[in-house]
Amino acid sequence: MTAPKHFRDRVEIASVRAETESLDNGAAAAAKRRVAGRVLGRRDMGKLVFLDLVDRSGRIQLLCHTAKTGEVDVHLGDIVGAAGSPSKSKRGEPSVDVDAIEILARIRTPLPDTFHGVTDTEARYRRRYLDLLMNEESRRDAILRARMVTAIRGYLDAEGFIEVETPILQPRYGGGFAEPFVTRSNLLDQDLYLRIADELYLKRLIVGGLEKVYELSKDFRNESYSYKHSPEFTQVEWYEAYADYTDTMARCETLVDQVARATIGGTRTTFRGHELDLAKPWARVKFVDALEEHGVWSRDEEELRAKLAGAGVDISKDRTWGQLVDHAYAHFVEPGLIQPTIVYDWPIELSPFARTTDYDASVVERFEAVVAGMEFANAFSELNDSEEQEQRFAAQADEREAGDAEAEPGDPDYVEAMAYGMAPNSGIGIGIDRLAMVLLGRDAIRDVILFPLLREKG
RNA sequence: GGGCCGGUAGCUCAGUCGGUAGAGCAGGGGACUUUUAAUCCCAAGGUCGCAGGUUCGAUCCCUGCCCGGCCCA
Repeated sequence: MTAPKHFRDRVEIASVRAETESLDNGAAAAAKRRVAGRVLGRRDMGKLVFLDLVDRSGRIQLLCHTAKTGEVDVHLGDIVGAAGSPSKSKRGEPSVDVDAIEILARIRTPLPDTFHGVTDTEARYRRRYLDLLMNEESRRDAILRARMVTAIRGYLDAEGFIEVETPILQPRYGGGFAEPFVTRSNLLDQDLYLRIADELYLKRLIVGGLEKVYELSKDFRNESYSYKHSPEFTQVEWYEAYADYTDTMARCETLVDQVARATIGGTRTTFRGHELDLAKPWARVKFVDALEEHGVWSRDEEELRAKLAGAGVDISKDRTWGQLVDHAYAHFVEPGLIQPTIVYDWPIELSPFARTTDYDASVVERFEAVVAGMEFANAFSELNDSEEQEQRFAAQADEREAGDAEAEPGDPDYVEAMAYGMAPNSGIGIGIDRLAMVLLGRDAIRDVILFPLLREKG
């Protein structure tokens, strides 16, 4: 006998469960319902067999009287379909009083311990399917992440943004400070890079007149894992013509506020031991003021070096003023920003794509959004003057020369595009994985990535 | 990259002052008409991460390596 190829007209278990609510203990409704899912519990009384059936929506008990159903040849982990009436057991457990049950897919490898599930971290990452099928919390997280992404799309679509797709394989990489993955095209006989950001292509679309664009993208950075870093991660980036970074601040707050409500029903969450409230508006602090507060701000490289060394920071690997100030920010400021905070107006050295402020040519209109000491968004008033962009790339080349391997490599083709005229615009990148971590209260980025990259098991 | 912790049955874990290992659940066989981590009986299940070393003897002690976690850089 071959296994069935379909089981039609099924309803979700949660809806059948709801139907049982008004029933008395031991009673069954007249209605007939079809449910399907995986058997994760079996209590065999001989002529009466209790099964626990689980689908994406929930769990319900199946009452199988063998007089009606025949022998219940069902093992833990089998995928079955059952037809019967919503009912309550004598003890009041929501159930389906089964008329007929059929095996839709047989389990061949025994299920893990149905009480403890799979708890070994490595096993959960390597065999996520087991984690998902055993652990309701893992299923919930996967579903909520999807709901979060849907809410992000919904917001941007409703605001008139166009979702676009730009290259993952790029002849040049750029738009962030990171080491790329390098690959090779046989056709072109040249090296290609997996994108580290979408920025430069999306802004070409601003030149092209698409005005408001966004992309939900997998980006790749050839670096090690941490609780907030994954070599393969997801961002949403958007760019909006005729807007500056203050407009983008407001959008970022609004989007996160709305997305949180759509995903977890509110703006409060617990993440890494912190009680957080993502409701807008968020705190704002100027980059320079924040560093000054900790006594680690100076425009002079040697003075800054001395201040950091005096504060006990290991600055032996910092070759440039830019690296020093970045280190100072990461060490003294970022970890202390717990509630959502917008850190704005950054040094020009750290921001080759942002326009300068009106009050200081060495400071640019850039902000990062931080929560629980973790950056989750980065935005600018985008530089739209091709000649200035060329100079910024040159300055980055100097940084690179001075020993900063992650400095922007430059992109003449992008400069050429900008020379055709780019509307003033502002853009942002928001870390989807990090936002998911915060909303779901998961402490590690690997807990919100279904199949995190791991070393091959030896 | 550094420090600490871990890897024993399919899963969750125990254990061996160094003498070739146990439990619960799952899987196999059987009993049971209201259970819900059901219960009861029977049988079975292992390269103790890998490789060396010490030893009469190593899963246990030592060294190296592999894989993972946490913290730090």
